Parts: sequence; structure tokens; C-alpha cells
Amino acid sequence: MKPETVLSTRIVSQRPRPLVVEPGRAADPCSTCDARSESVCAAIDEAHLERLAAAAIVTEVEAGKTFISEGDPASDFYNISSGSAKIYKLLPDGRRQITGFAQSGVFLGLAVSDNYVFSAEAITRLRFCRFPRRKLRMLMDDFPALEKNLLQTASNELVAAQEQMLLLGRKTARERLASFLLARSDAGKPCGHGHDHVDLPMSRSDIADYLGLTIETVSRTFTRLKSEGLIALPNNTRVNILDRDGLTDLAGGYTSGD
Amino acid sequence: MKPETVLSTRIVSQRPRPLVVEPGRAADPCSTCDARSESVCAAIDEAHLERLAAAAIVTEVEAGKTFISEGDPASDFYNISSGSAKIYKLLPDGRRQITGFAQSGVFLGLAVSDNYVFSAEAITRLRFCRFPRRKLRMLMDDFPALEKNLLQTASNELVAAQEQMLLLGRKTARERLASFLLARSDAGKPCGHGHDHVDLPMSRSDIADYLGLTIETVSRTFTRLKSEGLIALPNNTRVNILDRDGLTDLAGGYTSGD
DNA sequence: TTGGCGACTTGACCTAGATCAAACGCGGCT
DNA sequence: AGCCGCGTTTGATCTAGGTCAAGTCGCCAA
Repeated sequence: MKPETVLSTRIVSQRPRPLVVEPGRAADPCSTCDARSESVCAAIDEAHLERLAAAAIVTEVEAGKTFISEGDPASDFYNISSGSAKIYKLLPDGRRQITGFAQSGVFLGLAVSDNYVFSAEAITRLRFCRFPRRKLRMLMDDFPALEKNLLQTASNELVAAQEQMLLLGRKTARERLASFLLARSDAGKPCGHGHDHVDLPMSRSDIADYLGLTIETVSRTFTRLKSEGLIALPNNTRVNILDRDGLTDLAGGYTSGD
Repeated sequence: MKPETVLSTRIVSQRPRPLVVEPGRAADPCSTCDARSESVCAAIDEAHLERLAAAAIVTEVEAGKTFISEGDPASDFYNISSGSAKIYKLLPDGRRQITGFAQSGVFLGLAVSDNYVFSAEAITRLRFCRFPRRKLRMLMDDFPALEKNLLQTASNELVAAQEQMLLLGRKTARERLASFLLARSDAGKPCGHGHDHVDLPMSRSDIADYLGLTIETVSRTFTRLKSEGLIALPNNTRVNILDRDGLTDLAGGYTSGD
């Protein structure tokens, strides 16, 4: 729980390098935060940013680091400012379901119970703000807009969760992958790069655990979509969408976020 | 959209009987509402109940009636006061995923977009309050506790949704049914009846569409759990839990709500 | 340059659960 | 009482996707 232990031991042991971990009120990280406009922090205006900054603990972790573990006391609320992470749940025998990928702007840890009910692991090097629950509650009391924003965000998450239940319960492997690629292409839109190439920072195994499939099925299905001319696979972390309409058709009712 | 059209034509045509549909400010329905204590309405104290009652339109529909259709303009927010309903999404070819069962106290329609992204159908005769979105927003502005309560509720829904994704993506048919029965037995707890018998107002087909299975698999799995002595099936709408520990074990990490 | 490692792909085979097809059983109606 | 209709159960068979087992590819280190 000490900030020092946040660094990934596995990765760091191979190539130790210093990470910037600024505790508390550094040089007002919030006023220069890239993620602010897309995140719940947008609810707090420029004039009061120092309040936000005082509550936030900016932290950076290496790829592969598990920074939230299911069952741990739910002490903090997280807001990701750069990089991406996976949120997952495990069964006792190790089967894993990834319930979401979190990118810049995404909040985590709204859980109501005293303990986290999911785990979170950095996929890339990850930067985020941690807000102690108590301080977040105070901020919410002082800035009703923040609470409104969180409710809005939670509602959106709920809609996405229902879409994912439809995918997991009723779609075939091809439909799942098609839906996934389209959703990813929308998610990447605000990040600048165009609509028709999709960046996949996560491994095939992560995709499998997100879509309720095995790694082999994901791989085979990628190959098949490629041979059908729907996508191109220039490398393992990139997919180009060649036939968006075909993919949309396949995804079966996936409706773009706009 | 007119209140009269809310009645189920299919059922009513067999046995027409008058339904109580009290529009607007009847005899302050909120002060006598059974569901208030368990619902978001608990956020508004006795003294201001007439504000709540003025915004609410109490409606009653027959079993089988679809009262929210995916794609329709999301005009209202719903709060169920008695009966139960199913929330679902459809694929173009008719495959269905039930994303949740809503009982007394449950709110519906927090969706952010202008149109509903799910459908809802009454399982039993159903009573609920409808709040026009605009009025709900006004109430939230006046009663911050209401907004807090909604955020709390939405967070809980999100937790349940993640648990369901784990179920749909990674659990076997037996594990799904065991998890379902345990969850139902918890859900029934506040309604008075004991822990070890579970009431299932929904059909096998609904259970199948909720668990991402077919009706045949649900039926076979019930039979198997019964022959293994884990449950008893006195009739089609009732399950008695005979071996809760065994079932919990099977459910694989399902943790009771208490 | 080679060798080793980890992530991915491909192939052969297997199985949980889907599909197709009868029964069964119960409540309502005549 | 007897029939009808619908929801459910049960049985026989099929298949999408899982499992097991080799490859293949790229990347880094020596």
C-alpha cells in the first residue's frame, strides 16, 4: 500500500529505470493533465483545479503491474491519465474474464462495497490519479457537477456492460471479434488516429478473455476475417479495417457510438 | 405513448378487467409506496414527498406487456413498485440476451442517449412510477441526496454487470445455474421469504436468455442439480435449495450480497 | 550469426452445449 | 370427464469452439 511498492518488480528487475511518482500537490498536475477534458475532472473548472490537484496522487506504473487486486480494501478511486489497463475478475481455478479495457479518461473503483470486486493491471506503462475515497466524497459535496459527471459516466458504463452481455451471451466468435474491432475503432477516435486503423495494445490472450473465447479461436478468427478481406493485419498490435460495412453487418446490430 | 396504450392487448383481450392507472397527483402514491424504502425514492424525506408524487406517473401493466422498446425515445425514467420485469437486448435475427430482472425498488432508464438501448417487458402484472426525464433532472437539482442515491445504485448495477460478464464469458452451464439460484435467493431475501426457497416468476426461456444458454440446457441442468440432491423442484416457479454450500462451491466464487 | 524465448498461428481431435424431435404434464375450457 | 395448447422435459444427434500439440515468427542477447 506504500507508494514505493507500486512499481512493477517483474519488469523493473530487467531494466531498472526511475519513474516519476509525484505525491500530493506537485506542480498542479491537473492543470496540464491531457486527460482532463475527457474525464470526470472536466466537471471542475480552472479556478478550482488546485482543490482537485490537492486530492490527487499522481502515480505511474510499468506495463504488467497489477495495481488493483480483487478483495483488497477499496481505499482509492482512480482516474487514468495515460496508457491503458485491463479490468478483470477471476474464478477460483484461474479462469479469467476481462470486463473492460480502461484508457485515458476512464475512472475506476466506484465500487460501493468496502473491497474491490475486480482487479486491474497495466497493459502499457500507465499513469493515473488516485483519490482517497474520503477526499473524493468531499469533492463531490463541494462540486455537484462532479457527482453529475460520475453518474453520467456510470450510466455510460452500464450501457456498455449490457452490450457486452449481449456479446458474451449470444454472439458467435466472428461476431464478437467484429464487434470488438468496431468498438475499438470508435474508442480510438478521440485519440486522433483515423477511423480505419485500430490499435490493440493488449495481447491475444487479453482479447480472448475479454470476448469469452480462447486465444486459438481469436487467432483463427482474425485469420479468417483477413482472408475474407474484411481486415488487414500489418502486425500484431494493429488491425486495419478494410470493409467497415461488412464488419458492421457481421457484428449484428453494433451501433457506433456517434 | 398515451397512457391508455400501456395496457396489454394480448392478455386483456382474454379477460378484460379494469386497471388502476392514476395519472399525476392522485392521493399521493409515494407516501404509501411499498417500494420506497428500498428504492432511490428513499432519498427524499417525508416532508417533500408531495414533490416526488407530483412528478411520478403511477402506471400498471399486465404480464407480457413490453413497456420499453429499444430505440424508442428515452422520455421517462422508471421505478418499479411491484411485480417483476425483464430487461433485454435483441440481435437483428432475434437472438435475445436478458441483461437483468427488475423487481420492486429497481430503477430503469438511466440511459444517457436520447433513445433506450434496451427493451423491458413485464413478467408479472407490474406497477411502476414513471418520471419524465426533465422532471427527474429538476428533482435531482433540488435533492442532491437523490442524485447520490442514483450514483450508488448505478455503481451497484455495474458491479452486478461485471459479475454477469464473468458468468457469461467463463462459467459452465451448471455453474451459471448455481450462481443464478444463489443470486435469486439473495434478491428474494428482503421480500420476506426465507433464504432457502427461491421464487422464479420467469419462464425457462427467460432463464436461458439470461444465462446465455438454451431452454433445453437449462432444463437438463435443473434436472441434474436435482438428481444430485443440491436442489428440489416442487413446481416450475419454485426451487428449494437443499445444499447451499454445494451450490456455492459450484457457482465458483459467487459471494453472497451480505 | 545463432540461439532461445515468448507470443502467435495452425492443425488434429474432442466435448459441452446447441439443435432437432418427440413425449409429458398441467391448467383451462367445453 | 376429456380435449387442447403451451411450457417443459427428455432423447438423439450435430457442431462451434475448446483442448492438445506442433510449428512459425520476431526480437533480443551474447
